[in-house]
Amino acid sequence: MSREVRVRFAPSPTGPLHIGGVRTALYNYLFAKKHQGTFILRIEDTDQARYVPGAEEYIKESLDWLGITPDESPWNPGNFGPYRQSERKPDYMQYALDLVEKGHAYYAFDTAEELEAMRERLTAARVVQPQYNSITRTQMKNSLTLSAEEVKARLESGEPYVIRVKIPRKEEVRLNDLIRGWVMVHSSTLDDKVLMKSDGMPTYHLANIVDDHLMKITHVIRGEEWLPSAPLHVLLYQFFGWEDSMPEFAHLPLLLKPDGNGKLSKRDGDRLGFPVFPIDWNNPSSSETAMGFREQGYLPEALLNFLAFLGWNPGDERELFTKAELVEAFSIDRIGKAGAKFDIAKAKWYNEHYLRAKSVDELQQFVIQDAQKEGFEVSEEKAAAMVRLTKDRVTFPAELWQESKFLIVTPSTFDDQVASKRWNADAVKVLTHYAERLQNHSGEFDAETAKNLLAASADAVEVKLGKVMQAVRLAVTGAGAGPDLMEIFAILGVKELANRIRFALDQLPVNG
RNA sequence: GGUCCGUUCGUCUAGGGGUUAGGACGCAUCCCUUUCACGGAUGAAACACGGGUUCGAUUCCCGUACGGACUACCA
Repeated sequence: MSREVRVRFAPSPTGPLHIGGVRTALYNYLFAKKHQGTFILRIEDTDQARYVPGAEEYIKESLDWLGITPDESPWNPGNFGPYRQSERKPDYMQYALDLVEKGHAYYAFDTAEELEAMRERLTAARVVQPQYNSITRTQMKNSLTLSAEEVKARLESGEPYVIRVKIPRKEEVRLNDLIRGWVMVHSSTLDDKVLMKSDGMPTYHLANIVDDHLMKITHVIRGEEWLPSAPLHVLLYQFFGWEDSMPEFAHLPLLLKPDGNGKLSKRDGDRLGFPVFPIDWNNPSSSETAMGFREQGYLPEALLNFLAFLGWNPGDERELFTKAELVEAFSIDRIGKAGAKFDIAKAKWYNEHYLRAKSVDELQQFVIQDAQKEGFEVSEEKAAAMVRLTKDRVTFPAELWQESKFLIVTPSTFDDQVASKRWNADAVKVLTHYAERLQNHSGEFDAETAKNLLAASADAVEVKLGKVMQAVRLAVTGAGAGPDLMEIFAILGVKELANRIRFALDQLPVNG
């Protein structure tokens, strides 16, 4: 029985999408595309209290940025809508009622206080698992303990109620996870989870199963945090009589803190100085901004490649994959079982790789825009030259401008350390001579010419060029290290170069 | 606490009953280079522990330790 592959990514809009969620979306996407299937985005907004405005748009923008575009979503509906669970609200009750009719679920009228009292009582009695289950439900207020008349009366009076699943007392629940193999759980360790809340909304468990069934989902690829409730979901499929079309499950290993142990959190990012969200998130209630990979200068193709390899590998030694290549190579059975620590150094390496792979044309825009932000107009030609000079030395696009802005902004200060070490009488002699030569120079001035002239100056004053190179660099750029000096000279041009040298000669005291 | 999941270099991982346990990031050294990077080369660096099974276990089994997730009218 091979059905058309349909997978879904089902986040709840309670805040910014965590990078782990992005990876889950990615794996779903890759799996769908690999099998010419459909990738669906479904918004699980059944918890009204936790709904955060803007979170949905954030999810959309994040996925768009990375090119993990859903084939069906609230913004691009297919034939299985709506794609927001809040909009599917009217449908869930009938399914819950169906379960009640079949004897797999029941009404419960217990108040929050009564539930709390029950848990306290059980804890005091040292019951290992204080939960609403096959044993404790006999002492609670529900349609299993109350008479039919009373249940009817309570329902008709409008008393709040929930619908709970009736977990069988003794049953072995088996589930064949695509990543972990057979997982077996005894039903006695499960509790009678709420299916319908008193506000008329379904819980995750009900909505998830109903929607996956209705949307003809074939594979549920989600985070490992769902593994403990997967047996409940299997049971639900059985209760509904949907075993035949039950999707396959694949529970992904978690993303862990880079140091120490535990799940990767926003705090880790703040503490260690790297993002854990795909794009910037402006918290509407605190007006704080959580940094995103995009704004920090990570390229989407780099983040994608990095994320794909956190828990998956193709089985050979290739590590550089475009999105299309990932689709081609992806398979669930090559996903690892153990959690992966988040190592930002590797992400940076990927970024460098993809940055270098970009053409000068693509990159020069970054320079032009960054310069503009600081009030400088840089021509395309100049920006291209600046990119050529720096692209092999930086990690992020923003560094392109930072590392080459000295070409636009004449240095007014000079690195003290380098000055005290390298600035000497020989340097002054060479530079003085060179400045004069430059003034008289006419015609082409390229790197080659610049170098020949400089070498001639050194010769003329009988100084070894190598001895004064760093001082020359200091005079022109203000720093002791940087890109190829002669290329810099060529870009600067004779006039600006001569000016800078004279300025340095004027500013720096001669010692030695 | 209980249930479930996991454990190969610092990190991401390959591998699998007999291997010099492979690659990548990072790190170190060297080469290239009139600097710093890039690039190239080399190197240090791992099978959590204890029992089995076996001629042989890092690999299979069982325990232990450690780690993680879950344990809501949250997802």
